[in-house]
Amino acid sequence: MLRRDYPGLDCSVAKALEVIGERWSLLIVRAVMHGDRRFGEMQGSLGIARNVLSARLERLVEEDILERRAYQESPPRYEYFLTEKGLDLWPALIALLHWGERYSPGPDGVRRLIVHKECGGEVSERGICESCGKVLHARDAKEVPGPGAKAPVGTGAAAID
Amino acid sequence: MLRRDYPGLDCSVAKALEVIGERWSLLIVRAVMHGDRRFGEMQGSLGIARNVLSARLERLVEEDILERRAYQESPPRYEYFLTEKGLDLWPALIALLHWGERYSPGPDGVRRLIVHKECGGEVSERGICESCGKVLHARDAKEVPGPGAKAPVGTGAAAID
DNA sequence: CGACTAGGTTGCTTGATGCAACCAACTGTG
DNA sequence: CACAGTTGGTTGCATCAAGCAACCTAGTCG
Repeated sequence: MLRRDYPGLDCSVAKALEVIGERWSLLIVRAVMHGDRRFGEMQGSLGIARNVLSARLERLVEEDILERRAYQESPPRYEYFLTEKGLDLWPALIALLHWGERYSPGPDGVRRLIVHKECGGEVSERGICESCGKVLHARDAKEVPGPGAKAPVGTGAAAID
Repeated sequence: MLRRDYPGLDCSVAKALEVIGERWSLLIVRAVMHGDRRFGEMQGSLGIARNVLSARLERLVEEDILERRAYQESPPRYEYFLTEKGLDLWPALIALLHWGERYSPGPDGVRRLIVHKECGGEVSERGICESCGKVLHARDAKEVPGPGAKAPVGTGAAAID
């Protein structure tokens, strides 16, 4: 995006997009939810340019969507974790994921399945467990490979805390 | 965005963003849901550059998210309506709207309220009526001004059919 | 010592965006 | 009838962001 803001728009969707609407931003959030924590992991799994990844991570940390924690000093090395604000993007990501799955399906079916950790039920477009009916949040769900998966699904443990 | 696609990413969120992730795209969809149907209306309410709006509308029609219908001939004049595919973006928009409202609130509170047409109940982040508990879709809801609204809320009648 | 790893930064090229001007075909006004 | 206004664009140009490759730093491994 050229300018990332939408000046003059009195609209909450626009406000949200000013923060996570730039190219790659939402995919980075998704990658961290998916279990990627480190610069190199994200760069590899997304295929994003390194300078752009660097800029996006910096901004996402600034916006309090990600938190950067050192896991060693000298040389300083960092991992990125989702904050509550970042985790709250989960319903939007779930909705987009279902929309993408419905209208741009993989050739062999569902790429990834989001399931309720507790009961194993599938998570609906609305982030609700289709098995037990509970309204779920990011921490209640995990990712498992679907029939159309091409790449390994990673740790499945979201980088939450 | 530079290139609008995310080559090599086997991810439904990425597939969705290839279609509606470009700057302005989602805001155009939102404007049409909000009641804007014509080029000039959207240009005015969004403040988008005309050439960019032209390009986005063309692409959204191509992607079967909007439908262009002539409302007069000579000179040809068109209105844009949401298809089912476009209406299915409603849950994602609702989730983003709530996230934006929560983390970038207007100074005077909620800008717009989404309510269930049938019973007047507020619509939750998950697109569920908080009054009657029904799982709603785009056609079931309408927009009303909230306490923090600055601009008039338009017709409230979404450009659906 | 040299290679390798992790996490970047820097420079350059390319492409998308914002802006203003222009155009075409009517419509309304004096 | 002339002329301004409306609608829905298109075109050209300047600017800013994305993609790519090369480089850097500080440590570890063999």
